[in-house]
Formats: sequence, C-alpha cells, structure tokens
Amino acid sequence: MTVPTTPRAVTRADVARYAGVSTSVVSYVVHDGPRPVAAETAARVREAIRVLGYRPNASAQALRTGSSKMLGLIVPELDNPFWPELAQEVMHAAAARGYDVLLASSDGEAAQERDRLRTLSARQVDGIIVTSIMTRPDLSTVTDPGIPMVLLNTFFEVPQYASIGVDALRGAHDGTTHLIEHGYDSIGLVMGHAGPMELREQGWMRALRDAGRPDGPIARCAFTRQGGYEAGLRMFGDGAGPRSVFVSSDMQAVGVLRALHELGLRAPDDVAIVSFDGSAEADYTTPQLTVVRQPVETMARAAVDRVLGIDAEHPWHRDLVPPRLVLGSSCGCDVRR
Amino acid sequence: MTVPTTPRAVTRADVARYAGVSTSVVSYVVHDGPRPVAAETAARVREAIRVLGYRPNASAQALRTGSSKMLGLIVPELDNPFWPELAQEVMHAAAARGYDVLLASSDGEAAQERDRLRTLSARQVDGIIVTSIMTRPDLSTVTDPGIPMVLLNTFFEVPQYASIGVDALRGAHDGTTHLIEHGYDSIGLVMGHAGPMELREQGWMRALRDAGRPDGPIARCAFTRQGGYEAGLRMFGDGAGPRSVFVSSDMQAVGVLRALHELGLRAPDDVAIVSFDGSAEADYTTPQLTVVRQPVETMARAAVDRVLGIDAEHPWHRDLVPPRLVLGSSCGCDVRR
DNA sequence: CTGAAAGCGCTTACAG
DNA sequence: CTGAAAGCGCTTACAG
Repeated sequence: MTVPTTPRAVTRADVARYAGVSTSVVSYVVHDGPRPVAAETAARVREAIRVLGYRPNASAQALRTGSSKMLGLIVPELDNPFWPELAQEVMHAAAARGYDVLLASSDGEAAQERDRLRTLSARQVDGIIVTSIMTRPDLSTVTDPGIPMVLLNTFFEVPQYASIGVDALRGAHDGTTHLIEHGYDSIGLVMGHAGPMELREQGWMRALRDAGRPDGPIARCAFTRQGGYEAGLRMFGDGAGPRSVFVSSDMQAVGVLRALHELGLRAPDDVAIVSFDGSAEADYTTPQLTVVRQPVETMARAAVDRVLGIDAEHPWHRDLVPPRLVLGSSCGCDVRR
Repeated sequence: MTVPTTPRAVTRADVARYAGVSTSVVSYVVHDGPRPVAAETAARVREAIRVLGYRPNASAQALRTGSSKMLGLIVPELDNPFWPELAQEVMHAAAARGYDVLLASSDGEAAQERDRLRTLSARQVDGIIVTSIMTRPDLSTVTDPGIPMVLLNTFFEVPQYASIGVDALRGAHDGTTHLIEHGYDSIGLVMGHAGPMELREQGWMRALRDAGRPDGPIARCAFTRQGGYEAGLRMFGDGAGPRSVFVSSDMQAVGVLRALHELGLRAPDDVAIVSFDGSAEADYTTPQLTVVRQPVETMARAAVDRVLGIDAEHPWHRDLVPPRLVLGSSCGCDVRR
C-alpha cells in the first residue's frame, strides 16, 4: 500500500523540469509573454502543465506583482436578502474580469467595518467595495491610502469617494406618486432608522406636496421584517391608520403585511403598499409587492468597473442609477408579474 | 499642493528602520515569538507599528508559511436565502478562528463547481467547504490532493470525504408525522429534483407507512419559489389535491402558498403545510410556516472546525446533526413564534 | 536578547 | 528564442 507523502503543490520548477526548459520559459508560456517562445517549446510546456495539473501559486504572484486579483466586498449582513443579491451580482461582475471576491460582513457596526477594511487591505486586495448600511460610512481610519475603494448603494454623494447608488429620491417620489394616482386619500410612511430626512423620506414628502396633499403619518423602525411588523402594528393597530403606505424596504414591507394580516386588514383592499428595493422575496409575498426596484446588476457592474479603474476619468465620481417602478398587486393594480 | 507619490504599503523594513532594530525583531514582536525580545525593545517596535500603521503583507505570509488563513466556500447560489444564511454562519465561525472566507458560487453547475475548486486551491486556501446542490458533488477533477475539504449540507455519507449534514430522513419523518397527528386524511409531497428516493422523500413515505397510511400524491419541481408555485398549481389546481402537504424546502413552500392563494384555497384551513429548511423568510410568510429547521449555525461551526482539522480524529467522518420541528401556523397549530 | 541569511514561488529586465 | 538572476515581504533556523 502506497502511503502518500504529505502532498506538495506542483510548482513552476516541476513543470520546467518535466518539459526540459528553464522556469522563465514556463512563465512566458503561461502568460503568453513578455518574451516569445518557440512554438514547439511552448507545446512541450503546455503538455507538462496539463499532465502535472500546474496552477501558478496565487500568493507568489500577488507578492511579486502587487496585485492579488481579488476584490474585497463589505456588506452589513446577509440576513436581508438584498445584500446577497447584490453580492452575487458583484461576484459575477468580478468573475467576468478575472477577479475573485473576498466577502466580509460588518454586522452593521462601524467598528467591525473598520476592522474588515484593515483586514482586506492587509490581504492586498486590488480594490474594496463598501456597501454600508450606515448613513455615512465611517472611513476615518482607513490606513492604506493606495487601495481603490468605492461605496456601493449610497443614496448620496460622499465627498472624496467614488460612489454608486440609486436615485432614491426619485424612486420614493415615483412610488408615492403611484399611490396618489390610485386615489388613496392618505399615504403613510414606514421608514427605517436613517439620517434626518433621508432621501426616501424626502421623496415621499415631495410627492405628497407636489400633489398638494397633506403629509401622512410616519412610523420609524429597524430595516428588518420585525421592524416593519412592529411599525405596522403601531400604525394600523388603532384602526386609524392611513389608506396606503410607502415602505422604505422590502423586508419592512414583509413585516407590515404580517401585521396587517394579524390585525385582520387586507392588502391592498384595506391598505395599499409600495416598497423600496425589489428583491426576489417581494415577488412571492401575498399579495405580491409593488416595488421601486434598484437595478442591482447595473450597480454591481458599475462598482466593479470603477474600483478596477477601467472607467477612471474622474477619481471621485458618483454614478446615479435610475430605479424602476415594478407593479405587483399590493398597490391595488392587480398586476401579476 | 502636495501631490502624493504613488502610495506604497508600509513594510516590516519600514518598522525596523523606525524602531532601530532588525527586521527579525519586528517579526518576533508581531508573533510574540519564536525568539524572546527585551521588553523595552518590544515597546519601541509596537510604537513604530502603531505610528506607521503596519500590517503584515498577507501574500508574503501565505507564500512563506504555506497557509493563507483563508477558507474557500462554494455555494450553489445566493438567490435562495438558505445559502447566504449558511454562508454567514460559516463566515462567523471562520472569523472566530482567524480565517477569512473566499466565497464562490457555482450557479448550481458541476462545471463551475470544478472551476471554483481549481481557483480556490490555486489561491492556497487552507481548506474548502463545498455545499453542493447536486445529489453527489462531482469532485472527480480536484487537482490538489493536499487541500482539506469538507462537504457541508449533504444528506448522505460520501465515501472518502468528510461531510456534515442534517438528518433529513428524520426531519421529513418528523414533519410528516406532525401532519398525520393533526389528523389530515391525505398528505402530499412537493419534492425538488434530486436523486431517486432522496432522504426527504423517504422520510415522508416512511412516516406515512409507519402510521399505516397510503402514499399521497407527489409533485416534483425545481428547488425554487417558482418551482413550488408551479407544483402547487398542478397539485391543487383541479380541486382534488390532498388535505396537507410536506414540502422539501422553504422556497418551494413560499411558491405553494402563492399558488394556493391564487386558487382561492386557504392555509392551513384548506391545505396544511410543513416545509424543510427553516430560513428567516419562512418566519414571515402568511401563514407563518411550520418548518423542519436545519441547525445552520451548528453545521457551519462543525464544517469550519473539521476542515481546519481541529477535530480530526478520523480523516473521513460524517457529522449528522439533528433537525428540529419549529411550529408556525401553516400546519394548523395556530402557534405564533 | 539580537541580527544576517536562506528560501517560499513567482515575474521580468537583462544578458546571451 | 532561452536562461540566470534579482527581488517582492515575510518566517525562522542558525550564529553570535
């Protein structure tokens, strides 16, 4: 019985020995340059690579070239499905450019976010994409000034940083206006904890004022299903809630739906709802949510391209991507997607 | 105006120079060994590290030590929230041991899974955790035999591989038995595409036979919300569907609920449901799903510990973790979690 | 207690 | 067209 000795990875030297060439030539073949290699020699090397199953050691390449071909991605959490959907698109966009993604979760805490930033930069990632749940990400202690960074999913411009985000004001305005057009006489707001007059709140308010309507009631809560549930109970529990409501995230809307159900209220018959995000879960709620959809794939691709400097005409630049109203039946439209 | 020169990361040599010691001593201080350092010298070095913001270059460390302090995690996708929930727990468990996670998605395709395995091993990850959606993961072309690997979320033992998974047969048996105990006269199965007589299917069938009941109808479909929706329409569309149903995943159950709603059937009054997985989304469906919950955190921690060899009394070993029935109201229990 | 030196696997300018 | 050599930043046995 052959007991395998502790296995050692195949290195370039093994390939060179097998093919009867120098190690340099192996590299030239692997990268198709920078020096030319005779066709016959190259064929021998390629055969050796195939037979031995050689793959260049990524750590050595990173050390030598200063580029790890990895991108760091910091998300606040993975419990809210919006983030994994965004992460998946970032991974796809990165893979298309030959990059892997080192994923880190900040658990929504600034201290952890700082720590992740430090870790990622120690790992020599070629760029970091930060999707912060916080109003303004705390970037004060970023140590490595050389590492490209973009902020993804910010709703506002952040001075000195490249950022990408949806036009939240317009999205909230569109969603609220849709409820107004349905003719509902009152339109409340369920709003996650964010900065004062966050853009979704502004959009909701402007839409009401543009239509000459009075402000509706506001319930503030966490950006979670549970938060939306509690806000829903508060807003509609006394029987004096508004006829419709704009909700600042799908997850919260899911919670509002549960609250309505428990209270014996029906959507959209008793309370119509439009929410912000457009995640897959919103497609299968009862009733199906009408949403202001963030174009996740577009945003992810823009973030990857920008952090890689492919599109670096301006060092700091904001990409504002347009949201899109996607009709379900929770608004009263009775559309089936 | 000071134009910053292209920034260079702080290296050990910078620290040594600043502190007036050799580079070796810097390493000794950073690792608290393997050579002793005079207290005063160590203090000087630590001060230099702080001032300069030094972090060891992870690529260099990986090259030198052969350990990257990274774990690879391959998931089939991130659209089904079960996977990000599992990924999050893996990231937490890994972080607790000082490891970062390189996440890769196979999109449910064997070819991509092979490719990801190659990529991860080229990156010198210290171990790979594979969560395959496939009945048996195709590991035929794993090149690097030296890299520890564990299979997470397999329902059966895989010869020659460490694997971790829930006792699916027992879980399905428990879930189905619960429906039997409710007294429903017929119990169908909505089953994802898997191997012949997959364990969830076996568990359902055995529970019925153990109770002396006839088999119920089976609808097979994809492991998605859409799949469950279509299966639900097929099973209940003609008005002759069973009184209750066991569903092989939460996502499919979400789809079944939508189908029932469209057909004008109510859960649990017309059709009672129990599903398998226990993801966060299932907590907020209407009605709240009764689920057979996979202990995701336990599984993730076991996978990380095993792949790191912390618990390596047996090279190939199967951890079978127990599922738990968590009552909601979709089974007819009227419990609120 | 401290430091000079080898070597991890690679890329690439340089010499032949 | 091919190869010997330097050096990326680190860890650690070895010498002092």
